[in-house]
Amino acid sequence: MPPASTPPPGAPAEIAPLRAEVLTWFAANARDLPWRAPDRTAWGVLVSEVMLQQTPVVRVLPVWTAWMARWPAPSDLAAASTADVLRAWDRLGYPRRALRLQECARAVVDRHGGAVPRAESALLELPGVGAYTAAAVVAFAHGGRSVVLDTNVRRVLARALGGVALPAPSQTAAEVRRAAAAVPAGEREAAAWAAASMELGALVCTARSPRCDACPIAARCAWRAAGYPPDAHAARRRTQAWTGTDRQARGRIMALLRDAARPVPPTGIDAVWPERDQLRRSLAGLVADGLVEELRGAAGPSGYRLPVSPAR
DNA sequence: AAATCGGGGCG
DNA sequence: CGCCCAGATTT
Repeated sequence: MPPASTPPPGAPAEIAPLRAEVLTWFAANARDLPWRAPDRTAWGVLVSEVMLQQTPVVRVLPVWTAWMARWPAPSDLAAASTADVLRAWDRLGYPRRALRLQECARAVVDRHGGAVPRAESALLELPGVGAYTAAAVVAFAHGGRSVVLDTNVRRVLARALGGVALPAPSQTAAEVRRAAAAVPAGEREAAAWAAASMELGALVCTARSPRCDACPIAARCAWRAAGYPPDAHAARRRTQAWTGTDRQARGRIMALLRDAARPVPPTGIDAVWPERDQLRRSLAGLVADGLVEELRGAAGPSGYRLPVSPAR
């Protein structure tokens, strides 16, 4: 096992100048995001990463700001009412992330004394933290070396190194190896590369209409050199259905309960969705997920509300 | 490996 | 109206 300062084996020789161009570009073009500010905390970075899982930056910004003002430390979120947490999550989507974030706060308090761990292995043990988020926290919260491979970096590497329009629908082992080989040896440089390569994907090397005229590595881009061949996986990508799905029904119910000041009776739930069987299935799913609390009366459910107390 | 899980904004 | 967004978890 080589020390962390040893360059990864198999790094192509052309990666170094490419990285240098991206890092220079980043120094002049990085967005001024609050979770990157000098006064950021490791917990604030972790919170931002969870919120940013499948949710665009512009929608996370106001929620993150209010969230961190209200619950600045893991211990604050751990002690909060889950109903308050779900309301503050608002419409970021995938509200189970909010539950896991609160569970994560408790785990940080219980296992790590309230300090976000530095070890990637410890981060991976936290609820709601997967490979990407663990690597991101290592790099962005602690300035450490990790392989940060999100949708942006995947696309940048697929184009610049792979010569294809878009990466495969799901991440491949070869992709991870290529990304690992591109990470600089030093901790500081690796963290900077993670931020810079992500930012390039977010601002220039975008999925829709890449701004190749503004790209610092256009001259080194394999996709450009190949004449911008179209996406080979295009036919196999299918958009996730939304209208009429359980997910939409769940969203309706959550929106109703977020706005309700008191428990909503079953008839109130019925009013938000036309098909009763689907509604009941969706509601049962929310209860099973811990996102909704069912109040029992003498003759069945009497009402529904967001969980008041932490479900410990 | 595939399915599930929100919601909104933009071309 | 399709597509995409700093993915994780479960099956």
